[in-house]
Amino acid sequence: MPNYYDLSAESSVCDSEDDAFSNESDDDGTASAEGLASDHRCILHVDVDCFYCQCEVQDRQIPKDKPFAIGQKHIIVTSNYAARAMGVKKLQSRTAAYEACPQLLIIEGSDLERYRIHARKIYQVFRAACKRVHPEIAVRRGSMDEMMADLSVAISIDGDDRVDYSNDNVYIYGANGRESIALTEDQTGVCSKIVQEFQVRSLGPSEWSCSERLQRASHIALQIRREILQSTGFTTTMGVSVNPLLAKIASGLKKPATVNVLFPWRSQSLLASMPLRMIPGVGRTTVKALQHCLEKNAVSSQPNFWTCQDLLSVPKQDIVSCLEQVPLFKHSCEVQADIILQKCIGVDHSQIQDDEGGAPKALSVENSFRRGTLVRKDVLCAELEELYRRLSRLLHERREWSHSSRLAYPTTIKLTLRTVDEKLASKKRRPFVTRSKQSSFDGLAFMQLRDSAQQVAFLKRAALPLLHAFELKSDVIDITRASIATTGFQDLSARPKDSPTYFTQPCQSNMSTFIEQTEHGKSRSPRDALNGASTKMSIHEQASMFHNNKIDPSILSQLPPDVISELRQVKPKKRQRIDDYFKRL
DNA sequence: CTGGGGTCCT
DNA sequence: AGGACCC
Repeated sequence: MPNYYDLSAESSVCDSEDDAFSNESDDDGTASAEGLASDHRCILHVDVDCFYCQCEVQDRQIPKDKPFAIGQKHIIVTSNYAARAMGVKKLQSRTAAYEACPQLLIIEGSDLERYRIHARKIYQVFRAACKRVHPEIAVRRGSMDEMMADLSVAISIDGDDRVDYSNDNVYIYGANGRESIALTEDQTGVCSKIVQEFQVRSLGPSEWSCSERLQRASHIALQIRREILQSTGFTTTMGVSVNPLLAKIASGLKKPATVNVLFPWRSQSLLASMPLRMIPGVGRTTVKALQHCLEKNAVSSQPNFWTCQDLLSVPKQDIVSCLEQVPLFKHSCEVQADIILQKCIGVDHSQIQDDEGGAPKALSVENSFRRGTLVRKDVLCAELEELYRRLSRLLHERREWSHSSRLAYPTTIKLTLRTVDEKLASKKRRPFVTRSKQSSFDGLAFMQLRDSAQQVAFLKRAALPLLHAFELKSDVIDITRASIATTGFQDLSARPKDSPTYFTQPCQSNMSTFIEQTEHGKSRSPRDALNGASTKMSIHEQASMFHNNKIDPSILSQLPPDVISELRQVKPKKRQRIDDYFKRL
């Protein structure tokens, strides 16, 4: 008998579904419970538990229960749970960490190469597992330790409902009935724990079907979690809900090695007390900008601690005018205000776009220096040598991502330097200025070099002109960070499938202006404009496409593979000519 | 306000 | 080329 949470109590609830939920009100920005259940999706969010630490456990012999941390420069970036229990924090200075935990073992983790290899394996296992459940599940890599999938297409299919939860920790938030059962496993064996979840109201019909779908999704999540563990040895935490925002919040509810199912109607109270800053997409700058209208309207519990509820009590027009101060939101502050407010009530319409395998769009290596330590150009050049070596290895490792490894080469290289700005040093909190120079890069030639010394020399020949372009005054330069990035990978420039981001790059910029025009003309959201454009291309747009010598995607996708490859090979040459054109100006 | 990355949007 | 965001 399946042993998740007690559904028997809900049979009585179903009787009353005709009028039990009639208290819907959309008046003052509060979403109705039925409204929250109206997103018919099932989104899965995956977090690898303290990822760097699990990597180190696999790569070296570390005693069980030994508190350890990963160090970069003079800080530690993460630590295992034994160390956290002793009070070791993320992004803490090494000294502070030792104070909290004198026996702490710190492992140097500045070179991320091994972590990236583990991350790739995990993602590829995750992706394959999802596609095996249903080939049309959209899967996307977030970062090295985060992944998402849209399980919606797989929900209606029959699955084994008799899932054995006994080896997994499953937490269900907002279940109907007054309680849900959480099964946990510790050294003494399997035990079950009752998690109190108050559900005053009974469920309406769409809530009911929502809970059925999320349940099914949680079964799939469990399967996938086990597969990741079996194939890679990594434990993960999963969040299951109706949209990416809530799925991500869900995965953070109970950490490590769990599946967290968050029903949308439970999210309201959760979000209300949540710091605004914790909403994905709301960063430091945004909170700063909103601070004015928050102070004016909200009853602040603590200074500089704002919750989603606080923002919801602010008139929308105030929010809009605050967001005008953020340069990035300047021309879209109404839309942005809506997006943030919607997030505060748990609504998020963003889609998960399949990433076609997840090959990185950019590869970069960087090194940082303490203020005042890197003041000479020749020292900088010496430091760059190390970056060439690391970038070279990364570029070759990336081929393991690529579906067509012959095209797994970049076409652009960029050098970025962060310097201390003396003028800003006194007043601003971030006295740094970041500048970059880029140029085209013959990645194909680079990838064909066999000898690693030649590879380094090749990168150097590409990077030094960029360094020269900075025209650094030789005496007083104070570099605090240097990075080299490569982008424009050819295996990413054409998509095999139909999607809104299907167009090749020059065409994409056409899309941008198209979106802007529709936005100014009408109050359509960018997403609407994008969808409208992708479903049917106007005659005008098709003509423009032909004129610019681009290939209609729907035609391209029907060509034989070898022809497609040839067509793709042609592109770099065209780009090269464009580059030359701009160089002459 | 730290580190070594990444994404997307002007 | 640069900024804001994410981990």
